[in-house]
Amino acid sequence: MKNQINFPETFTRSDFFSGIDEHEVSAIIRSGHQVVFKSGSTLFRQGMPARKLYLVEKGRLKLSKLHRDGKEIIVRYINPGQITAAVAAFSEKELPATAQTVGSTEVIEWTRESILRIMGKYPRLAINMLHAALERLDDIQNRYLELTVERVEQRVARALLRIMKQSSHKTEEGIHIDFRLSRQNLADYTGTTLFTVSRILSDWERKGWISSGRERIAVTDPHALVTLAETG
Amino acid sequence: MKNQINFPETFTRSDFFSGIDEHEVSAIIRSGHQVVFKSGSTLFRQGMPARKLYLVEKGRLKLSKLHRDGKEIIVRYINPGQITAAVAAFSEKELPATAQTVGSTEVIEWTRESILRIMGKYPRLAINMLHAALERLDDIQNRYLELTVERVEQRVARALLRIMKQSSHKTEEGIHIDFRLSRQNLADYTGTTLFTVSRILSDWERKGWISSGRERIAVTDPHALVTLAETG
DNA sequence: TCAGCTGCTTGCTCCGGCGCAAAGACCCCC
DNA sequence: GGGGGTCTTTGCGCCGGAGCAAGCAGCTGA
Repeated sequence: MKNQINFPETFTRSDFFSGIDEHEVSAIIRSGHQVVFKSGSTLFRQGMPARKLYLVEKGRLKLSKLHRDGKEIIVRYINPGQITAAVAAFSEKELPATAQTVGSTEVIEWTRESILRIMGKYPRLAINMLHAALERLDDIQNRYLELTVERVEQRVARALLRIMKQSSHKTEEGIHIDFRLSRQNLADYTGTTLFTVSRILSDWERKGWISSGRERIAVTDPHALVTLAETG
Repeated sequence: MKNQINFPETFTRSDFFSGIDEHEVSAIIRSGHQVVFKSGSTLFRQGMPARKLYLVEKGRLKLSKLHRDGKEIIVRYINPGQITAAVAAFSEKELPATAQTVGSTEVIEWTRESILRIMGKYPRLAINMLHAALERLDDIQNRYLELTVERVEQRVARALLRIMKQSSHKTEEGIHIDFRLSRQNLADYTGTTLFTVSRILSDWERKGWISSGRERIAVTDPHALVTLAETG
């Protein structure tokens, strides 16, 4: 049975290269192509055929979807260590979203041919991609649930905490979001409007929970936000 | 390089067993366990540890998520040929949703050990599961977009068309949904309330677009619904 | 350094759709 | 075949949050 492979008992880590030897990882990376994009670049656009798989090394991607009437939503942010456009592994697929860099960003890209070759050599990669896809499915399903049953303020609190967990650093001012995040961005991410987000943040600032400025947010009282997110 | 496998150039079909020889498929099926559930049975519950992977053969599953405040949403329906609880392949995971049968339903279930064994033998299965996960990701992301930018009536039209495409048959009355589908179900699926769905369906019935009764809907003018879904 | 662009704030108005209540329809089972 | 439970309809009132307008603030680049 020449196609047989022994997988370990379980898979627990979620990283793209989980379960693959370090020197093999570097071989895989060398089979891709490293590219640096400046802030605001578009890596791919919704509706275009998917040709490449991307792994973010530094920086961040904003994955957004456009509705026919022009309204935009943010599907998620792709942080270092995460992949996107996995659908490129399958032919004749359109990209479901648009990816733009937020801040200067380094990625590694692989063509479909490379992906198929390395997946053939390391079947574990398909497992890792499956794991990542299931995690995102869980994430968006939870947000879908929140969108239907929770109030806007609660969703904004959750969103800010989520982003804070993934991309922030402590300063004397509080926990600072690592990238430029406008009121409009938060609105697009939580399914509301710029005006409503602005009113909510102003209110929180008055209460001393956050400190913010133009495209900049620092959380000074995360506990207050957690309480709001949990109890409504 | 004993672990090397040659994958074909591309993967186009989405079925769980796509790309696997027929007699090997029957071996895989024999390694699982066939179970018949009567209508309304609960296969698994949100929050429980994931232990088994399910493939629906006949009937249908309703995947739902419960919010802490008691409100429920329908994530999706799982139709024949589709799998669910793929997360069972990974240890220490909680199930993100609850699955209940809608009508008498036959499934095949595999334990984690079986899944790992057959995925080791047929790496193509991981690819197929990845494909399925990416399709669902696309589906829920589209619905997430719709939920934020579209009106309720438009979303109900889309939902009804979606369900119609997957599970309906023609009768002299129109295109009949194959299973019991209440106003409440449609509300849970579209992120609105029983009352609003009832008002919308009454309106459509007056216009002659549908014909409906208790837990029963038949579409008599699909084109009208498509127009509504497309143009808002 | 200042102009201009882009993002942010806030008052006001309006409305889609939620929630309740009460009655009606339908189905199933005893 | 009738009673009870469940699903559905519809009137009414209310309100969260969308949308608009007008002005303000802060960054950036020439």
